[in-house]
Formats: sequence, C-alpha cells, structure tokens
Amino acid sequence: MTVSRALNDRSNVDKKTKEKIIQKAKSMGYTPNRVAKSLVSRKTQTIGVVIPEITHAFFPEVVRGIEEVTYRSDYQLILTNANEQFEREQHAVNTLRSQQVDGILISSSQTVEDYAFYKEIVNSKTHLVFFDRCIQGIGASCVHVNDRESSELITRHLIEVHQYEKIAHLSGPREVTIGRERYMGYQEALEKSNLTENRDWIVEAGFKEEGGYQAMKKILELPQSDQPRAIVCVNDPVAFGAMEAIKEAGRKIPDDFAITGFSDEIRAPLVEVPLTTVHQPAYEVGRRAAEKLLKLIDGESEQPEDIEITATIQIRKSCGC
Amino acid sequence: MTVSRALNDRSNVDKKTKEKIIQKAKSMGYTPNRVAKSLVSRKTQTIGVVIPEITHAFFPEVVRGIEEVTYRSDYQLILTNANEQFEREQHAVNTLRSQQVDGILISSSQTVEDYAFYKEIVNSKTHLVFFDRCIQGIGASCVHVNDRESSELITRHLIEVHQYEKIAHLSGPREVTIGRERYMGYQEALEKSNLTENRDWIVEAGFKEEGGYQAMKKILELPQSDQPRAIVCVNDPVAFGAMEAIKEAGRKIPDDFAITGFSDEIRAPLVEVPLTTVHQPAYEVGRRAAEKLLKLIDGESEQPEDIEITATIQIRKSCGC
DNA sequence: TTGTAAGCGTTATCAT
DNA sequence: ATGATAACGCTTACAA
Repeated sequence: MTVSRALNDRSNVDKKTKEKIIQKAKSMGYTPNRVAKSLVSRKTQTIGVVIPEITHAFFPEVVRGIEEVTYRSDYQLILTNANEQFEREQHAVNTLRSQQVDGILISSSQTVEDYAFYKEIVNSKTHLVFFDRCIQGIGASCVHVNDRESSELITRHLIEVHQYEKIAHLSGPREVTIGRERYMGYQEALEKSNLTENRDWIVEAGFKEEGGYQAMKKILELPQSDQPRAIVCVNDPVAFGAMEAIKEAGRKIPDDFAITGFSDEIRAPLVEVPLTTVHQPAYEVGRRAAEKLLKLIDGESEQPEDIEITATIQIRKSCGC
Repeated sequence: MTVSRALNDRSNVDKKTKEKIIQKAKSMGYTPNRVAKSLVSRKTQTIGVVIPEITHAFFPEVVRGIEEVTYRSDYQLILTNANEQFEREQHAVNTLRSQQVDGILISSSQTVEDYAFYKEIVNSKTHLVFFDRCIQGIGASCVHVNDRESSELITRHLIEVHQYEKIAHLSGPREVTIGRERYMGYQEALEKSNLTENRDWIVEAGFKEEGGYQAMKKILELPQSDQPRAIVCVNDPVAFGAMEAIKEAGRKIPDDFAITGFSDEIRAPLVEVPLTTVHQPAYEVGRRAAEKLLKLIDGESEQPEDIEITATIQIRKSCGC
C-alpha cells in the first residue's frame, strides 16, 4: 500500500520512504499494471475508434483530430477498421466493449435498416458518438457536416452557373445517412429548378473508387443521346473512379462530362482535372466528436447532441469553371 | 465457474445448463470483461503501434498492412502518433507497456544517439519490432526497405541517364536510420562517378513538407552559378515542400531543377510535375512487421531479424525523363 | 457435471 | 506514516 501511495505521489508518505521506493522501482524496471488498475477503477483511459475504410484519406485526417483531443486528456486510442463491412463493425464494437473502453467513436458502415444493434449499445449506457456516418433516432450523439445542404449547393452550382440540365448522381448506399442526405440534396436542387429526375442517372456506387468506376460504366453504356452532361458523386473516391472510366472511354472532363465530388481529400486538387468538391473539415469533425465523447464520459453532458459542421464548396476545374 | 465454462464453450458442461446460461447472458446484455481476463491470463490480445506522423500517407498504408495481419489473429491495435517528437514517443511506449500490450510496432522519431531507452525495453523482454525507422544494434527486429541501395540507384539515375553533375541532397536527421542510409546512398553514387560532395548542397530538412520548403529556400539563396542542377530528397513530403519553394521562386522543374523523392505516396503521381521517387511497398512493410511480431509473441522465433524489403525506382517526369 | 478456493496487480477503507 | 483486508471479474487447480 505504501508503495502504491509513493508511486502515485500521494501526500501521506514519508519523504525518505518515498525516495527509497521510487529508486527501487526504477532499478527494477517496474512498470505499473494498468490492467489491474482498470479492473478496480472501472476506467481504462481508452477510447475505441471504428472507421469504415482507412484508405479513404478523409478518415486518417479525422483520426488526427481525435488524437489531438485525446492525447491532451491522456486517453489511448484503439483503432479498428471495419472495411465497409457491418459484420466486422459489430465484431469491433463488441470487442471494444469487452475491452471496457471508456467510450466509442464510430462512423458506421451499416447498410441495413435494423437499428437493434446500436439501440442496445446505447441503452447499455456505453458512451457512443457517431461521426460522419450516423445512426439517427436512437439517442446517440453525432458529428457531421451539413451534407444535404452542401450536396444541394454543389448541384445547384452545376445547374445555375453552368446551365447543365442533364445531371446524374452516383450515390452511396441509401441506408447510410450520408448516402441518403447527399442524394436528397441532389434531388432538392433538381426540384427547385424544375428538372425531373431520370432513373437511369441515379446509380448506386458505394463509397469506393471501384464502385464509382463501375457505376460510371453503366452510364457510359447508355445511348449517347440519353447520357447526362454532369455527374454529382457521393464522395471523392467515387468521383475518381468515375473519372477513370470516363478517361478510358476517351471522353473529356469537363467538356463531355462535368463532375463533382464530396470530401476534398488530399488528391482532389491534384488529379488531372482538379476536382470541384465539397470541402469537409475532417480534422474538425474528429476534434468535435472526441470532445463530445469526453464530455459524456466525464458526465458533463448527459443529453445526446447533433453537431453539424458547415462544409464549403471548393470550386475547381472539373465542373467546367 | 459453470458460467465461465458455458460461455467459453468448454466441453464439460451439461447441454441444458449451457443453453440456459447463454440465454440468460444474452437477455442480461452481458459482455465478458476482458480486462479481468487479461489480468489472470497475462495476455491482452492487444498490440501497440507508434507512428511518427499520421499525415504522412506512407504510415496509414503501413497500418493497413498491420491491420490485415492482426485482424485475422484477433488482435486489437492501439495506435499512437508521436508527431515526430521523441518525448511523445517515449511516453507512448511507456503507456503501452503499462497497458500490458502483447507487443509493440514502432517507427522511431528518435534523433539522439543515446539508445538507453530502447535497450531497456528490449532487455525487459517486451516484444518489439521496428519498421521503416529502426534502432539498430540493440537486438530488436526491424522491417525496412533497402534504403541505401535505393537512394544510390535513384541518384545514379540522375547522374548516368541525365548527366547531371551538380546534385544536392535534402536530408533527414542524421540520427535516424533512414536519414543516414539515404544520405549514404547518395554519397556512394557521387563517389562512384567521381563527383565531389559540396557542403552547401547538403541541407537537413527533417521529414516534413515545411522542412523541405525551408531547405530548398536556402539552396535558392546561393548565387545561381553555385546552385545545383538536381535535388535528391529524403522523402516525398520534403520533395513536395521543395517543389513549392522552386515554384515560388519562378524556377522550373525539371528544366531548372530535377528533383526526386522517396516513398511514392499517393500524391507523387498527381502533382504538377509527377515525382520520380522510390516506391516503398508500405502495405508490405506493415504486413511483414506484424507477422514478425506475432511470431515473437507466440514464441516461434526467438532471434531478432532484420527484414529487408526491396524498393523499386519509380520514374516520372520530375527527374527530366 | 458442478462447485470451491485462490490468485492475477491494483486501490479504497479501515486499523494501527 | 504504514499496514492489513477486501474487492474488481475472471480462470486454473482441485474437490465433490
């Protein structure tokens, strides 16, 4: 007990004893066992982070934001990559709970409408904050950008500034918030300009480059007269995939197809035709999500919160500007 | 005890009892406490990863490789970012040890010649594998590419193919393996062609873009007649920083300065003048490092190993090709 | 097949 | 100022 007190710098230990203990500990190469400590304190100083895809540059940047906050508060990050598979995501969350993490930050790959899994987690009082891809209506906090509005704005840019009327959408899965929201923004922009939606021009592409490539191929298979003039993509990787398909088909950006993305990841300004996209402050998203989670852990803020961060349109050449 | 047996699917439990227990556990929302389990088993199924800079695209890619291996073996990753500060790195390692991780994967930011810290870690029998930036001669394993040779090859490309004779080097810190090795490769290439090294053309730039920018500025301050014709950079971010400085000065790549990098990160083929660089198989580095660590943990391979992965030269336009 | 006792390394609580 | 005891939740070893 005295050893414990000395090593934790408590007041009620004799100076000399303390000195001796610290010396001895050092000479032994002693390291306190946090596992044992956690067992009694019911606190691990550990936060679980689940991301859907570590290769999408948006997420490492979010992790940096999270890191900034957690480092200062002496929390460790347990990072897991769900690889866009809900099954892996569930496994990750269960393991993290079993590891007694003090809280979980997650961007969900879930593509089913059944929210039982997360409802149970929330009910179990596990501290949980979603970021970017949220599951709403189950009483969990969420940090995300104004997806719908931004998607509407970028679509309207195509309509109002460039006078394009035939606009396609390479969408994310409809069951994922950002997939749904960005699609709705696109729809609203069309409606406001009295453009009618063309079913052939809405193609689900997932969130990855390969999906964008495949989706664009479908559009390129339409008779030329039925092809759209502009493409609104659910995110940057999908836009890059689509660009690849367009290039392969010998068509030109923005002359044959204007195209837009969403994320503004590191490659967006660098590709052959720089990508007009929505700038999502990834670092900020991570920071805010981590801050909210720490508040929940510290019991400072009981109520769930929906935190919206404003994204901005980043105009480059791919839209025809 | 019977509960423990049932939940761990041991053989000696009555079928009906087991069924009942599992049902009850589910209905209670019971999650086993791995912290308690770890305390007795002295195993956490957890691996610590320390990287110097999460924004350098090379490292997330390494993490992906690590992830692939550890996911299959049911290990969790605790990720920490040392931000190129050795102090933070030490703190991270100490915390990880205190957390009883089963092993540590680390790319060191250490810039001092004093290896006492890691010697102690190795002696304490903590399983440790370095990757990319190693600390050698202390009996730890290391996974890295053939830095010196690759650096020599890319420098010789500048000399032999392009006939450049005035070649500068924006180096990493001399105390870090890759800084030293890549510098030595550069030197050897010069020697083999009987070119003499010019002190003004060796500028330490660290590993980040900003460092590359500043270092290049110094070179641009030399009288034009004393300026080099080509720049060999210690890694891609430094090369990007240098490119920025060159552009600002109104000079041209590769006409005024040829330039090369090292990493072949995601931006290398995309920048204005695509970067000739050394392609480092980051995913492979991560995979191999994780595999070696798991072997050490399982006691399969006692002896430390130096694992060298072959990098390849990636020719693009920035060298004048 | 089921149960009891002890211990993993730490800290809170209550003596001394 | 120091120490003894119990407890955190689990598993191993040994009964019953």
